[in-house]
Amino acid sequence: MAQVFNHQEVEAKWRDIWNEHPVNVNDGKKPKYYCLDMFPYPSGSGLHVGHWRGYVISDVWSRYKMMNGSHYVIHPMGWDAFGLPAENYAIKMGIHPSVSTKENVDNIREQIKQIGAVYDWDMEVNTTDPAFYKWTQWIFVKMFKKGLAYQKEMPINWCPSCKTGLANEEVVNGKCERCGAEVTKKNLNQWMLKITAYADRLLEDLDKLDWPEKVKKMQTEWIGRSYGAEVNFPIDGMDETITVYTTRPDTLYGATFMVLAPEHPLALKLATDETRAAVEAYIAESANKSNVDRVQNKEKTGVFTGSYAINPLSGEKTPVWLSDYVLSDYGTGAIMCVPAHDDRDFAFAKKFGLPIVQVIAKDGKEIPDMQEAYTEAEGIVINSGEWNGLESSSLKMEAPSMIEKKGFGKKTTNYKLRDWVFSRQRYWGEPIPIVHCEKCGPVPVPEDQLPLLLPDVESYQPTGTGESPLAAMTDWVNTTCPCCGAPAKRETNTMPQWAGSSWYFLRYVDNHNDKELVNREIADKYLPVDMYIGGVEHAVLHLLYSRFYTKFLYDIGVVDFDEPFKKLFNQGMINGKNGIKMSKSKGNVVSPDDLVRDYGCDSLRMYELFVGPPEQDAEWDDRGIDGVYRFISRFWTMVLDNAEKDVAVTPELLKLRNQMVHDITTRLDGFSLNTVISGFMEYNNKMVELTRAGGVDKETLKTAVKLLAPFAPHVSEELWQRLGGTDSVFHEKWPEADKEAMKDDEKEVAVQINGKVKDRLMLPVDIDRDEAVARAKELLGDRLQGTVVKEIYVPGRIVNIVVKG
RNA sequence: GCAGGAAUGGCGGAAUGGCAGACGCGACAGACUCAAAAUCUGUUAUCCGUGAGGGUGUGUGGGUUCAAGUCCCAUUUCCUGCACCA
Repeated sequence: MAQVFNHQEVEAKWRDIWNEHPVNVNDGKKPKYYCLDMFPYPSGSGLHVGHWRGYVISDVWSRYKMMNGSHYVIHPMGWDAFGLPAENYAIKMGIHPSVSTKENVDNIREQIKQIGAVYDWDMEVNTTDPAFYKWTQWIFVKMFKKGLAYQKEMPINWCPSCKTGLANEEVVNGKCERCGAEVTKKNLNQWMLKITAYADRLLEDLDKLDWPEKVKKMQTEWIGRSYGAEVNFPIDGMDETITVYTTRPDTLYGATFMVLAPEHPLALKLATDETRAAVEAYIAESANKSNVDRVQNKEKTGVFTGSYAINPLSGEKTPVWLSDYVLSDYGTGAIMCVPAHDDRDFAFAKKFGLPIVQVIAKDGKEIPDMQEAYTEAEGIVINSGEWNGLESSSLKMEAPSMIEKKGFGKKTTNYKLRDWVFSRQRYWGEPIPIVHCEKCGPVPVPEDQLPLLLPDVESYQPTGTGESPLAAMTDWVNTTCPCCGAPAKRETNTMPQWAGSSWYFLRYVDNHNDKELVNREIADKYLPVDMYIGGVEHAVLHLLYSRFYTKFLYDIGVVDFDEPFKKLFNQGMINGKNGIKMSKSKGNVVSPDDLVRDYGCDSLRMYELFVGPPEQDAEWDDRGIDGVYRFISRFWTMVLDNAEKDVAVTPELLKLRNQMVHDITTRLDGFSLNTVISGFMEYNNKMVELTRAGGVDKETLKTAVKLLAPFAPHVSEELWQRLGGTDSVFHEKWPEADKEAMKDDEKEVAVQINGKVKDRLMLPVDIDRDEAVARAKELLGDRLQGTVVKEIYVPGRIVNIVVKG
């Protein structure tokens, strides 16, 4: 009599054995496979079932890779532990963020261990560890020395609730990505990283990545490269020129007015005595508008400067206006307006009664009374002097060089991507390793003096003034210049949370090295990441920053590759009832702890996958876990019942075994993990049936256990052992399907008349077409009426007789 | 506004153009039990019919095809991303 399945016993036993004898060992000969999770932020609320899902997916994949191809799998875990939540919690509770962070890390590490994953805890990293952030600072110093880190005083995105500056990427719909507060502008002297210097490479190298198209597209749009021309418009009666950027130089003759951003340096200068008051008022009004007002209120506003610019091609005088629909930090902050062929210019022209001149014919014609802009670059050029008659789409391509030749402009490329605002006015982050000296300017802390430790402060309370809490630490701030020795002050801003996460994946493989970020030989051997698994919410933030860092480290010779993550998989989110995101405040967080206790880790692992396609969001429902628990129990009983019987293999069993291997492997390779689980259930149902009929042979049982191992590792190890295995099941080779043995001799074929199923028929798979049709007709008999016009036979599937009358 | 994606039983979901609803949850019935739980067996898209059987069905309307959840056109709703980038 087989033993009753007891998940607690089995799982406890194998946890101990694996601790003693890890299954994923590096013998130095096996090929490596680096399977990485996006490392978690150790928050105080711990893990919920949604976090589990990603970790289960990556563990299943890691274990599969161990068996299939016998890889040594690099599967590490670490902590992205600097940042605001820890700091805010510390302020609230009056404890140091390093204390609460350590507690949270210890707590979540235990929770992660419940997953039963093959994480190599010797590789663990923590971004707040000085031995780690030494290298985060070192990268900054290297960037500074290459001119990629620079200071700039400019109006930046400011979150009034987090009391810190934000990068463009951290502003979502005009709101703070983290807390949702409306972002305002603040003039601050900031450290910037010149990510724009890498714009072309970041864009073009997307081609070599095996990433979801969606993410590549988001990055492409975020970088936002466009081709066009800069054109110079002299100001009538003034020794000034307005340079505009346009992607549509083919419409240059249609430019009937100009618009400058209110922040444009010439804005006030162009005002005349009559317009000065209105211009000043408009500039002041725009300065006070929040991002959200500017973006969401699309009703055009503007003011005429009183000056005119001269169209360099037509010689026409065009009025110059100010309007906040022109962005000061894109292109030149000034545009030529072609209302006939641009929606926004059209709206502006209509509102302020400015002329509209059509320069591209639509369907070969001029539109008599334009009601909306014609924005396609398709058509013959009209009203454009010597350009008349040209095809506008080809003129669009040629115009930039024509303009360049004529000497009033040049060909240009523009990007939506902006440099990265890198300083934060908060405490819990890496100090920026710079010393400000009156004589030498900003001087990096010498590399051999890194890490520059984050000092303890009395208050981490954000000041809100644009100064970091570190500024109050005069002992720490006052230092000497590493260059000339004169008294100097330390930079008091810290780095954003993204700094450590931009390169942590390089450190796992050599995490104790205090001489180098990563040893080059080790890096060459184990990097880059082969598979990266995490949520899609980092599509542009973390994933763009990491690519930038990696390219920089490649350029300075630290690593030999310029893309960090070869393949990316975004798992869907798990939500609470009615698709509501799980959160502590909503009270709908489902903790894995109780489920692990009641059903076992293996059941929860399988259920996490069974809830739906891994890339799709899913609504959590506890009840479904019963289904996988029942499956595991039944599988357990089935295997042990048969194990005692010593059943001889039959062609039928051989077929089942090979079909199972083929089905499971195909689905697993296609990352269709939910149907892998249903596949196991189906094959188990068949084997349970066969157990009653005569039994299942040992080799088939062993094969099933091997296939199940990545999904339910504890149960599989136990069953493997009971089937006579002496070593871990994970040291077995992944089974291969014998294509011949899995073939059916006969298949059930549907017999249709005019596409409607009338009956079914067992037919040999190699039957002749005519014979199959004849057998079908014979079966149909009287039911077949009228004239047969067509006979279709799809082997193994269908016979369709098409009749008429 | 623009760009992507999605829409299938009571629920989660499955279907290389070839028998829609695999697998699971739930529900119902039965077995076991003093009883319940657990377990096991069976039924479970829907309408008509006692039955055999027949009709209808993958958001909506059209089309291609012997055959459409799947391809094409139009349309609605929902989700995601971007949002004055000239």
